[in-house]
Amino acid sequence: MPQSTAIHWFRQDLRLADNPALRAASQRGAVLPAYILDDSNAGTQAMGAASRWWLYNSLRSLNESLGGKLLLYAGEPQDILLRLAKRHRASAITWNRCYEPWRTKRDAQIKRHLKQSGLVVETCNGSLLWEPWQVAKADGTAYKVFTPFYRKGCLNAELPRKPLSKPRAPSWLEDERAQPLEALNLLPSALWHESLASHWQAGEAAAHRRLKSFLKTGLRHYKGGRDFPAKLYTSRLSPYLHFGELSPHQVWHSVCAATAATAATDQHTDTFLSQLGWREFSYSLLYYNPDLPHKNLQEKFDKFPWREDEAALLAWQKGQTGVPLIDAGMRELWQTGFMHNRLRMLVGSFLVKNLLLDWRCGERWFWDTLVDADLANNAAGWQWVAGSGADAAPYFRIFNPVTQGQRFDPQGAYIRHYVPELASLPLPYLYAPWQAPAKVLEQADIVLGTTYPHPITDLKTSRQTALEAYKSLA
DNA sequence: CCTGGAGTTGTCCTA
DNA sequence: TTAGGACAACTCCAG
Repeated sequence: MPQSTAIHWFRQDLRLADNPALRAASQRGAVLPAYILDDSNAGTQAMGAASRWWLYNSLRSLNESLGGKLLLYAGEPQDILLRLAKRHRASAITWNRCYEPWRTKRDAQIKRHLKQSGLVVETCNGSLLWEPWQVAKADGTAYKVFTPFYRKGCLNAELPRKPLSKPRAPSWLEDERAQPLEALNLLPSALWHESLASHWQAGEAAAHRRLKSFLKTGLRHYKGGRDFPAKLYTSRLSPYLHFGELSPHQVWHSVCAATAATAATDQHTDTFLSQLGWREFSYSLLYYNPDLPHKNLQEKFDKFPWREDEAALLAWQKGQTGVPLIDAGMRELWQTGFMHNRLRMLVGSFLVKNLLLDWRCGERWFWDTLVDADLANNAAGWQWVAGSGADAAPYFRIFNPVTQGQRFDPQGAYIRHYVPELASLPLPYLYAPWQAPAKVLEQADIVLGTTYPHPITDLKTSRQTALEAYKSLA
């Protein structure tokens, strides 16, 4: 049988195992494995700096597992794919679907165009457990509340497919027009990416190591332990899921398998799987509300009296608000490209409710600095925090970073780690140094306003102001 | 169409 | 010290 040639277009599926579109390509014959950096179609939603750092390393890793045969390009995918197909007489192109509105629009057009040129186009589901259009209420409309979405819509639907194995010994073809990785210009400033590199390893192999480690040490503490930022009980799989170095199917089934070996039903497992459900929910929200990243889901929020305050925003970004737990979270983000989930809620609540800054300011900063920056999750998360989402936090739920510190960082280990200038401040004051007696500050070598900032807002009065602002919307 | 129960993650005040 | 209620009302969802 004559072998034909297919292009597999890698996008958010930077893995070989459990990759339905890659398998489809390899079943047709020889494969041209291509990645295309497309900044122009992304517009304002082009990848942030931390994402680009991750992508650089992930592509390098993928290239290694392809024996150096990954084909890299930058530019307009439609032109690049068409020319590539012509040069190599490829008969088919495969890819796994993406769900960002700019990508679905672009991909639909590319698909039409390639088909008109006589190519077979095969698209697959490589990154969601359930397609957004398959999870709907009985009347066909989309869910707007998480719990019924997950319990009825997802758990009652077909079980996620079992992961596929790697394609067996495919032959990867080369292309003389492909560019070296360095030409994609992905790396941010050296100083910053060295800091990220000391915390993360990108790539498929590293993703599986992380998953294994979570199954071994995190999962059995997950339900309660995930709330304590000083503990390592969260999965930290989000960047791998975002870039598709790991599929949610692989995570889902390995978590279920690990649980089946120990107990029939397990609260830790259920809680963790529901977090995968939140990822699905965010994608559903984005799919049915393409404006989610920039438009309030609840229209009444369009007249919310957000403040403009560059200085406050800068202090928040740099972890210099004078509120230790908030600063710890923001510095974790800056140093590691990641932030513990509870801290994301807390710094979000602080930005939006205590500082009264527009949630989109926070969204933009997260977009640029998180290695797991994901359009759907980021937008849905910020709208949830701001209260402007469909299924959002009630407006009167305003986190108190002092109370939250006492509850979830009871030893102060997380704060001491990321705010070392407060490390010798004894416990009750560590959460609120402005309340410490002069003598205590002196003994800890702290001069407020010099070695550590005064708080940029009064928690109590700013809370009152926020309550009034939110009430004014009703 | 009507109805009732429910909705990820809190905080503060009062008795 | 601690437990319970207020904080609002609205929309979603399923029977």
